Amino acid sequence: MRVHNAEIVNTLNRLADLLEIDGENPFKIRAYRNASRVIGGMSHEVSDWVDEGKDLTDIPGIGKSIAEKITTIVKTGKLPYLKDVESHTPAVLSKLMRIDGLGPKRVQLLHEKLHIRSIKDLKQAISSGKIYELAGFGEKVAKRIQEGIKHLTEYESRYALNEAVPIVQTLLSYLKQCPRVTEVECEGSFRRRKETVGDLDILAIAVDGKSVIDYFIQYDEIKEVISQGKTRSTVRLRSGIQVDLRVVPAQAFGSAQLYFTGSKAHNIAIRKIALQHNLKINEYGVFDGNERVAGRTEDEIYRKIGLSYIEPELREDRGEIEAARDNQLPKLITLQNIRGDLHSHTDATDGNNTLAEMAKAAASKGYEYLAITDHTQHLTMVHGLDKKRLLQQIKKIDRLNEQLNIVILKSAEIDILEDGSLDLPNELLKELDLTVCSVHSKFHLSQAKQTERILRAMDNPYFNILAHPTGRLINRREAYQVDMENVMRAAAMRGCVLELNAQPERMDLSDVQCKMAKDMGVKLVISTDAHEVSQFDWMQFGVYQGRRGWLEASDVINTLSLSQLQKVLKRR
DNA sequence: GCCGTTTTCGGCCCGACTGTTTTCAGTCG
Repeated sequence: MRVHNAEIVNTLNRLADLLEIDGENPFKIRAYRNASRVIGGMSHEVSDWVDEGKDLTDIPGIGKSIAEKITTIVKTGKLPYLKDVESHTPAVLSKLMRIDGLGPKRVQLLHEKLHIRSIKDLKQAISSGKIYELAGFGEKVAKRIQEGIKHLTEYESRYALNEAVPIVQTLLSYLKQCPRVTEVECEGSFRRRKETVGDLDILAIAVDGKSVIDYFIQYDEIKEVISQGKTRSTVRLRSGIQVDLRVVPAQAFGSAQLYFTGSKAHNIAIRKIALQHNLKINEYGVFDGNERVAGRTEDEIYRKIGLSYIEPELREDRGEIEAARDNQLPKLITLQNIRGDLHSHTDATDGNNTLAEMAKAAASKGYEYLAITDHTQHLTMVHGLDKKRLLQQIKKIDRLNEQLNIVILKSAEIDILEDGSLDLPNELLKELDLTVCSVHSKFHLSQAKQTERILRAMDNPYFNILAHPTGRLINRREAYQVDMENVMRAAAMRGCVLELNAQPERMDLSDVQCKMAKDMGVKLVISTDAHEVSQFDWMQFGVYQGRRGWLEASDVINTLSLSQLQKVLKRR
């Protein structure tokens, strides 16, 4: 039984929760959480490293003790130390920690004094009034816990980035109307362009914080005000999303941006570096003793501590700080670098617009080329193209190409069948400018079989692009089991390209996998998989994800001119 | 528990808001 990184991440996090409830040394707890985060951000399976006998303490944040525990987890699937902790602090208590308003201390008290071990117990303790017997538990706290329990089930999932965009836009335009606000921005994971955002962190510049907060809480989309002070406030919108507003003066804008953008791990890391320079960073600036020495811009702050400017998308403490120190940061890809889209559908299968409409829409974006990639026959439920219909489409494209100022590339999204063969014969594939190949069936094959299936498909000399390589749907479907490292190695050797699918619910590959591909020398393509003209706009989300994966224009083939692109697509 | 351009020991990011307190602990970001 192979132990995946996700399981190690979970185990270490649970352990940290329970130790925190136990009142253990906070720095020890941080060490576990930090190790968990580092492993979560790794592209390689730690279990492979253990099998290969590599030294896990080479991983930053992992020392002798945690390395031993991970090795135990990988080799036995269990961790006796965790069992040990659970014998006096039940595992379910870590669930209670997820309730808003409940931290380690209160959970500990609830468990010790009232023997509460579940949400049900907790509800009972509140309704019976027993909870008020505990020190520090008044009516407000009890109410907050009740609300917290409700929210736990109501708003569990995070929002896809594209869903957050209109919510942010409406809120920002409201805040901009506040006469005292001179600048307002959304920071946090939204600014880091994570594929999903949990809450919104809004930063406003104003001299008088209180008046801005007073204005903010009048916003008519607010469902409840959770907290409200002189410089910050937290509310929940009717949509369920939580919003934190922070107001700072203009001279602190950069430091507040930095602080509010995060990530938390990135902030901790740069504050540590500041300490090495005998400086202190907080949200109000960089301080040498009591003197503020920087703070107006982020750039100024990074330079003060010997780093070059780090783009928000990179701020995850996954090597960007070391790269900034060594002047080795990537020059990240931008939307302007994109010259075409290589994955789109028409009404010939499951798209909503005609071939001509799609082509014109792509041309109006300034693209040089667009690949039409309708589904193939195996996908019967969308009326996939057979040989005859594909040939008809090819002729149609020839005619259209004479009329339009964009080159339509002949292609198809070809099903990879269970045995690794492609859903159309090679004599037809050779008529195409490129192929986009994907797995649409048999998601539950074993990892070995799924990997073998894809490798076999790549053996076909007409195979160009592996579309949505893991098949995951955010919040809805797990990725199928596939050895991505193996797939990438094969792609690099064969000159195959991996897609970063920009559909907001796919975002497939992940940021970490993009970086892994780049590091392994695999070329990527960022494609929208548009099923109607408006979906070409999803390109921006793909670019964001690529930036989070450290991609530069040179890593992505649809930044190439048409003639350069055609060279890359010729595998033989 | 981790880590080292002061260090293998003694540090470990920093501040706002709330509630239940009589000066601060707990939680959150």
